[in-house]
Amino acid sequence: MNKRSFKDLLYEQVARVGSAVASPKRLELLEVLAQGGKTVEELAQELSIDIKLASAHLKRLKTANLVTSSRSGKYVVYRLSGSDVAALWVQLRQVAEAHLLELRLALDRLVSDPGQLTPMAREGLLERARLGEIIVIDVRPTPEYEQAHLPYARSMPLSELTRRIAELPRDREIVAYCRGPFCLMADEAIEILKGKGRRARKLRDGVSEWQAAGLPLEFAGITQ
Amino acid sequence: MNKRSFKDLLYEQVARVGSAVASPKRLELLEVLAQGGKTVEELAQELSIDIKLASAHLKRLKTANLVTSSRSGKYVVYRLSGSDVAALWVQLRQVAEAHLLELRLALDRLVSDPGQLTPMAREGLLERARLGEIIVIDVRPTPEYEQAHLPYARSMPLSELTRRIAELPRDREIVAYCRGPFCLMADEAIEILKGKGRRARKLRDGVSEWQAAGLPLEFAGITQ
DNA sequence: TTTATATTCTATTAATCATTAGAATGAGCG
DNA sequence: CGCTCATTCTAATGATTAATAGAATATAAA
Repeated sequence: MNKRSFKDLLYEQVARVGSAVASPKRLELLEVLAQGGKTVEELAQELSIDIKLASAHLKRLKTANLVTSSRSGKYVVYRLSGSDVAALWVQLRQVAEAHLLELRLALDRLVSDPGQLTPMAREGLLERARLGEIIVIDVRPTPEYEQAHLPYARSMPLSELTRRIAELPRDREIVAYCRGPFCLMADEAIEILKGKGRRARKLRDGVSEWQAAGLPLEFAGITQ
Repeated sequence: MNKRSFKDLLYEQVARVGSAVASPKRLELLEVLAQGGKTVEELAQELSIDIKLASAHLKRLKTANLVTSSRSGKYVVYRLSGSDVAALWVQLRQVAEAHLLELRLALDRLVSDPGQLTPMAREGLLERARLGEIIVIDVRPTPEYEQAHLPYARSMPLSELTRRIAELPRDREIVAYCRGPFCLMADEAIEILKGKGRRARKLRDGVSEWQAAGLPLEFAGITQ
């Protein structure tokens, strides 16, 4: 075979993965799926799109072998086909953040709150959480917490926060995280907590970022 | 602003980077540029495409801020705008290799030669090269070697190999590398070397893969 | 000035894509 | 069986894309 057409073949294959991550909706699907398996219905609802459209996007992701699907009763559950896919999403987002001015500006609007924890704070976080100096809460829905969460984090879904706020000690600073920098759940949680007079900060990381940084996660109560 | 439209904005920005890497030609451009700065003419020649088409693709990469350009006399030199862009290319290729059957099959045709060095061999390579047990040659064009190369590697461009083959000791095994797994220069070099009765193997890595693995490189003679 | 390099403009062709919608189909549950 | 979830088919719209080509233009070197 010709050397040129062989090369074309190779790059074309990689471009299939590139095409798969060239759509905003599919990227959002990947991020949500990085939190654990979800049904088509849940995904469509999360993205505020039609089920048929979600199905079409998922099909493209499946064609690129970035996700897998399996049937569970009436539902079809989609999952990332590997942790490297989550790592790809994180890397892609980091490059975009580093090189796209518009994205930085949009994110700055989020980070304008100086109470946010920067990625620098990662190292000390574990130790302070272990010592109980801070309370780390995971504000994602319970199934996502059960799939994987940060060490020493307790589950406190955003939807239950207002009701269960008394469970959180008044004298400790609270650090909230969710799915990652693009997820707004932790921001909402901070707002609620501060509204009740608590000291609260956001951790920018989600489990994907945490894992991509080589830090340990907990699965179903077991640190790994 | 609406929470949904704000999210759409964020993912859209990342998708701009995704779109930039959704084309085979642009991916090849990124890989070549990962070896160092190149002029538009060189790039067009390398990819066997029209200068105008190369210019158009480079413009898209520039819009996504993945490359930068600067004028040098009559020429315009393009460069990657950061090492994270090279890392993105490596990650993208790794995901594609892991998840796309066709790509694995195509690559297997290359690796069918059992004399190839697997990525596993990375660790021992440096030590063996340091001790002089093996001779590591960089078969890329000289400017790329000068930009950055593996420690203990000597420059031996493919175009000069046949003429300069006598410089290589007969009693030592030779390990050749080029731009990475998709680059065929090292394969050609192995063929030439074996044709002359030398023991020769290919290292799958290029400088991007080496760097992405956290291993040291040499720049203009200085190990870093 | 001429020449070489690189980009831009214009235009065309052909292809792919996202989105929405209606209707039909399958798969499993009760 | 009826019901729900998910996919498929069809179709239409509008947008974007890659590739190619001719002509014009800007930049800088000789």
